[in-house]
Amino acid sequence: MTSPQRSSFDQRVSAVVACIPHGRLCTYGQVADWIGAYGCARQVGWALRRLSLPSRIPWQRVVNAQGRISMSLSREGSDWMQRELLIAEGIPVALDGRLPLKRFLWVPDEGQIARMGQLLRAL
DNA sequence: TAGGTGACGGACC
DNA sequence: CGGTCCGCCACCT
Repeated sequence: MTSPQRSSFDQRVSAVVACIPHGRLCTYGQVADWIGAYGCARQVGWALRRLSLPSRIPWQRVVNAQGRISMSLSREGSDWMQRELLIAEGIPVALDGRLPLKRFLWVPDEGQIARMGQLLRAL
């Protein structure tokens, strides 16, 4: 069953991920920080895993801090789907999932951080 | 209940 | 670079 706690966490993740600009990337760790869950990058991955695809949430813009799409058989193809979506946004992704994270990493300025804060408080 | 597994990340070698 | 270890914590046997 879905606990209210998990549901809230998922909503927070979706709210901030929705703020990532087209053609930009961020990491699971960044998302965790933004929702006030420092160190909980792993749970962010679980939250995105729960999204029903296709989704209006730009989940494909979240990659790991090593600069690669997390490839895993358990994702049943969503990893390859992520690769296609990112390529469609102009981000080159190698077959093994490697991508130029440095060049496309989104580092929100204070205004954008504040904006995300507002969205979170509105939940 | 206990133990194994991950869409993680950082430290180390 | 790559590989290993460990802390983390929700999930799933």
